[in-house]
Amino acid sequence: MTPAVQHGRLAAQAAEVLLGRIRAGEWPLGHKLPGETTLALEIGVGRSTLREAIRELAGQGVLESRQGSGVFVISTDIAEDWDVVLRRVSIASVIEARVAIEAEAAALAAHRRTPSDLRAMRRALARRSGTEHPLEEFVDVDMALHREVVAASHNEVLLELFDGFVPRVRVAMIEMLKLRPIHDYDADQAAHVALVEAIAERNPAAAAECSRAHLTGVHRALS
Amino acid sequence: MTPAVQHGRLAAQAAEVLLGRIRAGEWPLGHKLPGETTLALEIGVGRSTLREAIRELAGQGVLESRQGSGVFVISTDIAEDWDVVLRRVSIASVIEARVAIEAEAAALAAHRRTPSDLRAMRRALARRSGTEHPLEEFVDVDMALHREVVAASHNEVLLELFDGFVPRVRVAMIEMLKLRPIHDYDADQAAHVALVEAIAERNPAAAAECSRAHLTGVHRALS
DNA sequence: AAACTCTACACCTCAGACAAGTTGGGGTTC
DNA sequence: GAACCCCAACTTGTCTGAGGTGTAGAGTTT
Repeated sequence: MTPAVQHGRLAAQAAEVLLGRIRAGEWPLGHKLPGETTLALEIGVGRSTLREAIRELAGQGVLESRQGSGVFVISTDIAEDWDVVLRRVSIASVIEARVAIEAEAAALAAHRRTPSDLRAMRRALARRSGTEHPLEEFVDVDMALHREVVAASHNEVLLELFDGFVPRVRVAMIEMLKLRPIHDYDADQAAHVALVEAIAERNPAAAAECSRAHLTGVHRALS
Repeated sequence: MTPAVQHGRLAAQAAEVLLGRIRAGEWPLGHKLPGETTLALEIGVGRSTLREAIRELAGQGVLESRQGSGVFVISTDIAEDWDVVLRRVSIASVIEARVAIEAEAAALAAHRRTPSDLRAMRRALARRSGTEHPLEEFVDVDMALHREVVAASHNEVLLELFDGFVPRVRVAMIEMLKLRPIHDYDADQAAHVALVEAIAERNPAAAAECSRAHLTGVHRALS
């Protein structure tokens, strides 16, 4: 266990070893770690290096060191980062969550969109219609349009969730389009126009349906 | 500015100074900091101390050091925690996001629920029907039932999102029920039974509608 | 102009020394 | 015997100097 494969900084490796042993329950919440000199000898690094590892975990909120007293465990695990969660799960799960967020956001946007929101969405739509985009840029302008829709819902939580999904979805979309380019570009663009129009006409049901239909297609393509 | 009041560890002070100067825009996103020796001399601490300060900020995701190249700014500010975001926004936004998540999860659950999922949901339903619960406990068993529904969707992202909402929603629900207790308890329980039954009968549309209707009621009560 | 080599400089690690703070035991006093 | 004080041992905090390792750009060659 902990094969100690040497990749990269020693201090980072030491931090990983420590975190592993903490997670394994060797030092429970609130308990004190052995002294720096002891631990350094045990792990096989210099004291300064071990101290840097401790500082790194302190920065992550796992450890706290008190001068003269010791180093203590103040949190058993790192608040798992969204990026980490999203990298771990399947892209299908992410798209399903996206459907949930965006369909609801589209419906809310149909209620709440301001003229300014509408202008922003139509601007993004126009940028998306340009056919000369290289692949990555196309994905970016597409995501930008979807973001404008969520922003028009005027719900900060939904927007925050959407932004959390963007990096993962972006990579997956680019991969997918490399293998299988959009065969009917006009229909794809028309679906987006329909979505924006439904929001413009203040038709929540239609907006949600447009969003759901489009993303279900993406879901199928990615699975 | 930055009066350098000496309270506590020097490394922590150095980290604060660095973060302050990063936030002030002295070194923009992606830029390189001056060398360790230069910075240590400038701030007035030893090299090891400065290195520990850098490690601390690296643990917080602000800096990244690359051997042979330098130390770089990779994030202007500390990743804002979900708890912080949710505390800041209105409860209405959170409930709207909850509608999005739970309605979709209910529909997926109607497709994917296993017999074991169903047993768990019915167990939670039975616990919820007990009328002798004190207020906080009632909210907890209610949330537990809702969680079982989301879990039955077998979508890790949706479940993770739901769990993120729980603390904020729990507090708000308790506050709300203190002021305005449920006047028709039987109807409330019946709505939950209907939701579980729709999932049991593999009826996605009905399940989503039950969930949406119930949560919209909560939304109204809380706003 | 492109490819290669090499050097200066960056961060990385270690060891040792001393400073500053905490803890607990032993002695003293009441 | 109980409360108090003092100090010694141990902890983390800081600094310095020495080498190691990796990167990037200048200079050279082709």
